[in-house]
Amino acid sequence: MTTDTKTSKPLARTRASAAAGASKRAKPKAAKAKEAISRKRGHVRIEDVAKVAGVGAMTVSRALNQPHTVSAEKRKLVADAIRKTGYVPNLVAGSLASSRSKIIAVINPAMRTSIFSDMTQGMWDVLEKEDYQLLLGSTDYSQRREDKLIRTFISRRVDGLVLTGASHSKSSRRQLENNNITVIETFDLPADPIDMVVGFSAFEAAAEMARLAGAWGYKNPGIITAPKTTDNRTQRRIDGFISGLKDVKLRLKKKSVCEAQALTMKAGGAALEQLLAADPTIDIVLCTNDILAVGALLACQRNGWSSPERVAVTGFGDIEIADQLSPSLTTVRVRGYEMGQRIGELMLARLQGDVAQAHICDMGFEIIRRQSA
Amino acid sequence: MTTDTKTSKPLARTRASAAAGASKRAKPKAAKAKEAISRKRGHVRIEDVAKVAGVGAMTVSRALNQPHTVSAEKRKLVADAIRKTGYVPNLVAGSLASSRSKIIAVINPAMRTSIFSDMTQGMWDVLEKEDYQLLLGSTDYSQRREDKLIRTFISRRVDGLVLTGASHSKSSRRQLENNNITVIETFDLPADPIDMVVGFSAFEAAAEMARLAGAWGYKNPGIITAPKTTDNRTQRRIDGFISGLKDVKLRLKKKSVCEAQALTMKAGGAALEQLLAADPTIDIVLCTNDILAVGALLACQRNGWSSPERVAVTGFGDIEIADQLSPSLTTVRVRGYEMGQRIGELMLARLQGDVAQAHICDMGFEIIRRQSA
DNA sequence: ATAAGATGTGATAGCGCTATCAGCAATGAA
DNA sequence: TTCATTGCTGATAGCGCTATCACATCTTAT
Repeated sequence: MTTDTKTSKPLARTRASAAAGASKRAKPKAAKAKEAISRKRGHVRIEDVAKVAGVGAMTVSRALNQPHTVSAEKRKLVADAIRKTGYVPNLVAGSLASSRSKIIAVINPAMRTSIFSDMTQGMWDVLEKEDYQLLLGSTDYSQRREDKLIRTFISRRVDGLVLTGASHSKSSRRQLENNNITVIETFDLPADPIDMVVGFSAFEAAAEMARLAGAWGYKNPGIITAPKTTDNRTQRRIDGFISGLKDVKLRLKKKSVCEAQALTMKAGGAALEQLLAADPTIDIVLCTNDILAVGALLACQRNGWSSPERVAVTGFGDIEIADQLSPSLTTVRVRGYEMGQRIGELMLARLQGDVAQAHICDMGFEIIRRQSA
Repeated sequence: MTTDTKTSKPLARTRASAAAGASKRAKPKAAKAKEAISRKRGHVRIEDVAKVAGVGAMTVSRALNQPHTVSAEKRKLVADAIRKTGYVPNLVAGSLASSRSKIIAVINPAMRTSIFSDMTQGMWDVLEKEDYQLLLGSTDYSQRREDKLIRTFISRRVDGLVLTGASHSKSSRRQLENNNITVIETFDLPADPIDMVVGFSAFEAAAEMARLAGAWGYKNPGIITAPKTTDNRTQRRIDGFISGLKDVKLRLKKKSVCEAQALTMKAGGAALEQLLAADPTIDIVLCTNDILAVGALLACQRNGWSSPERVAVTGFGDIEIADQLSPSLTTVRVRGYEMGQRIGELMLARLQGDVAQAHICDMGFEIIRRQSA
């Protein structure tokens, strides 16, 4: 695998080219030779199956991919031959010939965030039924990596691509458009979508939560934000909070906004402590994320602060633990699994030729009021 | 896409076969025609780049895949031509020709379990650097689905396959062995591995936890188990608990073992309540899983039971929240992310020809004693 | 100086499959 | 009964790339 090109040690698989040169015109002999070769290479090919079944290669191909176009009789012959030979189709060759890969690529900022894995599972559950597979990529919130992944996935000729978030580079957009790849953007409602969208308005959700904070009688809000990454997902939630607070005439002090050091419970707890140290009169803390909010609540427990009495906390996402904690977490529910399902359905519809699909799907959100606020 | 085979409406991409028939022998004309065709089909091919660069197709291929074998001069010509033409390599064709896909398939029981996404992320972070991608599959703990996925992934000619757990069907094993696919089993230490293994002994970990329960002075243990799925991952932990308890002469009553309804916090809490209702003298509950344990602890909180005083709880996995709860959770740490990394490294080493790799890698475990026991 | 090797390059021949089309039989309409 | 239609089948010709080999240039060792 290194630089030596003329090693005498044969590679694991070498092409049967020595023989091929000689048998250029010798069809009758070549037939037998070929069979031996195919066995040597370790893969039964569609033609081998065809020969055993006594039909043409195309009939085997059809029997596998469009059974209804093949007579029941031949179908059975093929099925038997496949069993006999242990044939395993080569989907790479099939993809090349048909320009359809039956692969959908998913690019997420991170794999370990529950909402993203919920979404991925939702997609999987829908797409798996039609024998599509998922090719995964994670950007760690880096635009550069997203661009690179998009290029790679185009190279792999994926049939569809699911992108998280609304901001993508110009060059990526152009390449996607040039390459006939179905794209679904998710987790947001971009103003200028590439193609289809399945998401919700993070701004609206955050604004609504903030307005409710006012309606519930809180007077002195604080905000805990996730680390500001290159994308602006978090920013949109912050903007929503600020806008909502304004709507209900709540003043947000500058020092009452704290950016957590990391997207972890620990960091959320630390942020809360910092916030309250700076201004003990804060009575509600809006978090851009459930992880941070849970961390904040757990920090309250450890510090003996009751919630919502001492300080109320709200989250964003409604992760599993939100309703198990005491106090349970008031938060915004965005249904990741269902979003994934919807993505899968739209993707399938489009790939199966249904162009008349709705392009924008707003999955909405839901404010879940529990004990913490 | 349905049954009609002779629609006059052309498909999105039709082959230039009408032209091809005529130009069978007309090479000089064909050259120009081909260029027009390639543009029509919407994909620049390697040959187009070669023409623009004034080199052979192989040189372009080499410049991309083994740059050091091409002179700096030609390398530059190629780079310019690629820029000029906007060439995007077709990895499907490349895979077919080279029988290497640079795709690793991962089959997990579920995508939403944090330990599995940790592992996947770990693999990704290592493999991404060498331009490998991950193809994902989830079995929902079904052997049948695993078999089907393995077959599909072999069809896709993945270079490597990562399987969770130790029990796989005979036919799958055979197919994997016949198809020259590198396999890594993970999350366990199978007695009879297919190929490489990266895991830990769930039995030993559970046994050790149980022995410690005895050492810490608990007298009347209970167990909460995950729903028993078709595989025996959970069973191995239960067996470990039982064996460990025996080692320290603790008697486990039959009715003190409770199988949770689901792998959720809620179900874990319910199981704890059930267990204590049946036998209020239980003083420690060993859970096969952190999710259940956290659920149990949160149920304690809600019921006003102090832990470990009223009842101690231990988990398995050390998920993020374990050290944030009050009381923090005593549990077994198994480092999923690091396991993923190790898997990635072994996979790369093997695929790059290093056969002398260690085949079995025991990642071990660690008992983390915190407040809950 | 010369043989033997190393290096760089391009032509050729597939990789294993499917799109397309032409042929043939069976069916239906006129 | 005849011509058009439909249904099924197989031969052919790629899909776009890379493995291999042959050849021409350079090096290096003798």
